[in-house]
Amino acid sequence: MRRKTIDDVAKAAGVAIKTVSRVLNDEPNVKEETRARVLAVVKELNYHPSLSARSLAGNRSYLIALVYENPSANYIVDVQHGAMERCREERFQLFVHQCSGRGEELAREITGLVDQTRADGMVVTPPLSESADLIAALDQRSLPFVRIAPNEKPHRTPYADMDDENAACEMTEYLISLGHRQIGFIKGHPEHFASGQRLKGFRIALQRHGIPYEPDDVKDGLFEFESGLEAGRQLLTKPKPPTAIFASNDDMAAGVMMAAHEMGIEIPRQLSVAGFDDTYIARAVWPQLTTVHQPSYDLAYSATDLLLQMLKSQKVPKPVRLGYRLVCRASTGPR
Amino acid sequence: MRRKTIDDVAKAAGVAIKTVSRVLNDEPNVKEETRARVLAVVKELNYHPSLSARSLAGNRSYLIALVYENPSANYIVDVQHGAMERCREERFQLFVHQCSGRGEELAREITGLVDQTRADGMVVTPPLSESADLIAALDQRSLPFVRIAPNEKPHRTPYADMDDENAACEMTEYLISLGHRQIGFIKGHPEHFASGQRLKGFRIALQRHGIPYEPDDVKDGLFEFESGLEAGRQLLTKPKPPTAIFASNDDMAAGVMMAAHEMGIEIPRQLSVAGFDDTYIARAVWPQLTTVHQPSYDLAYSATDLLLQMLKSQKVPKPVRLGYRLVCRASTGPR
DNA sequence: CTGAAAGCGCTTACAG
DNA sequence: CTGAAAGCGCTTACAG
Repeated sequence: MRRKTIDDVAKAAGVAIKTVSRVLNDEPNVKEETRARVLAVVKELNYHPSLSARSLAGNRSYLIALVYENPSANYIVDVQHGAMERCREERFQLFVHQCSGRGEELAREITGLVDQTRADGMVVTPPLSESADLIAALDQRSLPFVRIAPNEKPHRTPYADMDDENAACEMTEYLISLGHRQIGFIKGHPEHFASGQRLKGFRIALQRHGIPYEPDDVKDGLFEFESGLEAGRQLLTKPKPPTAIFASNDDMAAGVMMAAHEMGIEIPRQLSVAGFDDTYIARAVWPQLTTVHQPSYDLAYSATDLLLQMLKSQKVPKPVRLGYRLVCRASTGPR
Repeated sequence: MRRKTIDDVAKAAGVAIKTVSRVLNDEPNVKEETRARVLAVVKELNYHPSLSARSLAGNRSYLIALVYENPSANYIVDVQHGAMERCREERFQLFVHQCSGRGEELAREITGLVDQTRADGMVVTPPLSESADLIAALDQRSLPFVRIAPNEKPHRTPYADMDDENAACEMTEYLISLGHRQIGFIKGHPEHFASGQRLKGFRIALQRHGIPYEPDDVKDGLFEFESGLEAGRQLLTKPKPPTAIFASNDDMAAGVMMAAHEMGIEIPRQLSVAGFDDTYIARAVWPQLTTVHQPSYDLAYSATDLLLQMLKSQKVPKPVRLGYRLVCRASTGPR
């Protein structure tokens, strides 16, 4: 069975193909009656326009690329689904790409991707959204793109983010409200912008409550389970260990919990542990983790929405900031 | 800067566009010298053929759809990357789609997807690969597709899978070799084919070693953390609880571990726990989980390879069975 | 408000 | 081994 074409629809509706095209693309200047007739025929024939033909004739691909680099599976799946959903609503296609290179090689990789797919736009996730090389390459191609949680805010492109600093501050204040006065902190990956923000929020909360900042209670981390385990061991073997530990993400918080289990330290009776992100693992550790809910799905949905707005109007929409919320579970308790 | 077209290449190489096309598509009947010259020009001009034009003229989309339904993020990300990698090698594009419907609605959803994207083929992951409605719909469209870990083997299409039964049998024998004689088992989702296979392997191992099958030590599960927690609580509060528990996947094994932690049961001293899949969580629980490594990436890579073979040769390649391996970590020990 | 013509950048079918 | 012509199914640019 041959696929229906725009000609079939035009013939059946008794109009020119240009009119069908107008209806399908929501263009003005079609009599309401004509529009209804065409739409009826489209439905009856189960007609779907050919993406290839539209792309070729219209000189655009109706394709959006989502690029990322090795973040956690739980995070990226949420992001994918948020972006997909928004694309689907607009009959755009989403194409996901995991980057492998770094620096200039990364720029080449992305450039090649754009050349081959002819994507109309790109959604860039952290930490790629902080790569100067990548941003420069996209700028040079003048490809419309949008960033999720970027570091440098001012730019010709919009972005979607959340307030990492305030979120970390609130979580710290929650721990303080439980009576904790010596709180350990595990930093995120040094190349991620959010890492600095979260540390800043932590420090602000301490300062606000007159608690001195103790550098020895702050350890480096890489956003990965192992680094949390290692940092947790360091903190918990100190002569005077903290009574609470706030890790910059859930994976590292899970590592801290393992370190505590190893040493027979009870959570939350002897130690409170808090994370950040509210990914799947937060509910799959014992006890379940107190954490900050990061709206990954919504961030991606909103970012994709901004991109589609740009593509449609040629204007640059305003950036979007989304809310977070503290999720208090069983890993934290009174001192 | 205008994009390079096949005409630019043809002109620069002093040949007809048809010759350029032959070279780019690896068609025969081109003098080696001509081929080299064309290739040089392609490189020099940084020419990339337009997917839209190829698709429109060739009546194919060079697009493969990967469909799945809500499996764990860690699993699906591995699968995505395996399929992507193989597609990239062949200059095909991968388009991922998360299904939401079930039964006939699912069939409609997929049919609509195929109509809109014009995908040349489809990679179907479990449990969708077991949906009779879906398979029937694809058959009706005569769309080439390939299944990962399907239940019904004989079909016009090939598949890639692993030996779940033997893997589960081996893991059970490992527990037996540690001295365990009363082993609890948590079943997977009843609608997943692999669930039955894993239970079967468990039973075979018991039988082989003369251990009676005790229905009361076998609990239902849904492949989710919560169901593992619940089943674990049931098993561990029995008057005579098992000394080892084998959960049909890692998420449920993590649930069992939480149940044990709740009750102050030490792992592996008082209880051994084993999982299945070797996803990220297996290394993020304490103690780290003994499990079966399922080659998700390779399964997807191989399945996609089979599909591409089909598309090229119009023949149906043989199914592929991949190996697994036991990963012995710290959650299991001698009785 | 509507339509006829040209053309997007390739592949197919055919000729030599 | 190579090429000239037609055509894939749409949109753009223009005319009325």
